[in-house]
Amino acid sequence: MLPAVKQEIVAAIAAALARVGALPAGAAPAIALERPKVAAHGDLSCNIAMQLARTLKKNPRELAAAIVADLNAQPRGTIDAAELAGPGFINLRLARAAKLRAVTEILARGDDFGRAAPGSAGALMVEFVSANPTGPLHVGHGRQGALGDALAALFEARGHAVTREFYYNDAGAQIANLAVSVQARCRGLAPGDPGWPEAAYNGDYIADIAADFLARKTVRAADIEVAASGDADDLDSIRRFAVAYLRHEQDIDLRTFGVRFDNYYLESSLYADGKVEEAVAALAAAGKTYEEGGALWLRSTEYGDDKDRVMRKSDGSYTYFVPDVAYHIAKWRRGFARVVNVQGSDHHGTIARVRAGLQAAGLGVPAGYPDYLLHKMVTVMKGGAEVKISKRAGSYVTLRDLIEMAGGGAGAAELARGRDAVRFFLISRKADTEFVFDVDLALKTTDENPVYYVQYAHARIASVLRAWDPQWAARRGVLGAADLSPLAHERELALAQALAEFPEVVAGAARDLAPHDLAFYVRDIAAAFHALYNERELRVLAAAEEVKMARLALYAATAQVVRSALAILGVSAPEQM
RNA sequence: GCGCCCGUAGCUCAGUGGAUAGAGUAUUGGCCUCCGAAGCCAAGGGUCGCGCGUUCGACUCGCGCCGGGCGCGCCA
Repeated sequence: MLPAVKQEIVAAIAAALARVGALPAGAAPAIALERPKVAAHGDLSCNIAMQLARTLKKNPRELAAAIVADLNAQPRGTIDAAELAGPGFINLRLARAAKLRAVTEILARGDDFGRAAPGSAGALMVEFVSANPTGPLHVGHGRQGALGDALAALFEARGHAVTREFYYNDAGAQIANLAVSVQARCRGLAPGDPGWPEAAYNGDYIADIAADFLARKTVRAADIEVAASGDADDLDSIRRFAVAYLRHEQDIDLRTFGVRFDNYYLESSLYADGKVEEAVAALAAAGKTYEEGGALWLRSTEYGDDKDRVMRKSDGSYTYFVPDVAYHIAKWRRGFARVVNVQGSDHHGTIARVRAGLQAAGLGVPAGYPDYLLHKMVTVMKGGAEVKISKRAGSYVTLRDLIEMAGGGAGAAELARGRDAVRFFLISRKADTEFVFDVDLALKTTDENPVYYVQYAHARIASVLRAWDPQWAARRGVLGAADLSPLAHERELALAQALAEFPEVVAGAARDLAPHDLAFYVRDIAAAFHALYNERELRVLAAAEEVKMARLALYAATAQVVRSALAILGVSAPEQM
């Protein structure tokens, strides 16, 4: 229900508690309201009597009976009736006007409905995808892109100024590996040949990079431009070219997927700017390091880690987690009091390490910093068998493949359709459950993707509104002023009540780092709409004028909520399909 | 072996400690002279992995098992 309606009801119950002498001294009770699963149990249910019975040492049913009697003795307002049920539930029926209030508010606030004022909450960063530039983005990155972008949009809806950031590990051993792989291809070698590097990446795309490098092409990524020297002996040039090439490829796929980043942060810059050395110095100055076996260690066990960690290897280079700590110190210093990192659950072991490093540095970073949203990997099934995701073997389904397959082609319209289907599908699962993505099924039955069910509801509404007035968008004010009292059918009231929950759903999904809640919610809205639409007696255009206007208002409000929810999920809301 | 996560309908998955555990899909049967049938209505389908606890009340919380995933590098 609308926050305003909820406040009124909670206040009414609190007043009733006071009148029947059920308020315990001191602590104010938290009055929780929930929606019963069974319609016969009313619109709302409150278990406060059972909660209080314990501390008051009273019979919960008797207490509830007193509260019910008191509520029913009050003048009719938001609450139409109260009744006692079960072991002490207080079931409430809402006045029709209270159920319909959301429709008016939605039409008045438009895109702002359910959203907090921009800037009303603090600056926040969501870091996600952060794929190594050693190959194309795969399905797992797609899950992360869909999750991270939706999460960022949820925070924006809650009033945060959100920075979407992509961290590039462009300085480690895997990059050296990439360079060696491309170099081998430049020399005409292929996987399996004598002299082919042991740990090389075997995918065909490596050969493509080599060909462009030898052809002295120039590649451009988000903020860099690299010209190939064409010299197969120049490993440094190969490395820079290959990284830029793959960043470029990833950029294209991300754009196709509708995911944009505000900032790309390069691991190499942490070395160049001296931030890695700074972090090491801070840890050493705090007395949290020691030398052993020619290596420098961090006493991370003092901060909950399983074992102490090597920071600087005996060969003088740093382990990956040192720049990681330096990076998070930089995030904190950049003013992000809250950071959420979206990562695959295979990296969960690093969480304790990074947090320990931040604590040990003694810079005043809070203990739980940063937050993590971990997700399980996607198992891709193709032809009845699992496709193992392996960059080295080069055998995996890329994000781009998936978008093209789901959309039925590589044209702009097909890509847009594929993007909607894949994003909605990937967001429709709780992050920490694994799920099986059957490529053949996605290819064969694209129309069964729930996204079309939701989009279809939006297109249907638009169709009716167009039939009413081709210029309907300009007449939203008329609909917003409509008298809603003709809306009395059970399905109409159910839909209106579901629409009223949008602000709470957004707030809950942001709080719980659970974008899938919003996907399920908007599906439910579409279901409530389709059910109503199919009731012959609820047809709109043929109804009497007052009835027609009230129903059009409900339709327009439904379209608004569907559009707002899909926008957060990064999915389009077409007016025609 | 230790740590984290998961186990719910044939399959894919929802389920802030509440009442009779839900949806999609698949199967079966209905609904277009009427605003978009990419839709609606209905039926069948369950030992919520197993056991013991906490609670007025457990799919939900705790402990122990069983099964699966991931992590336990001077790799990232």
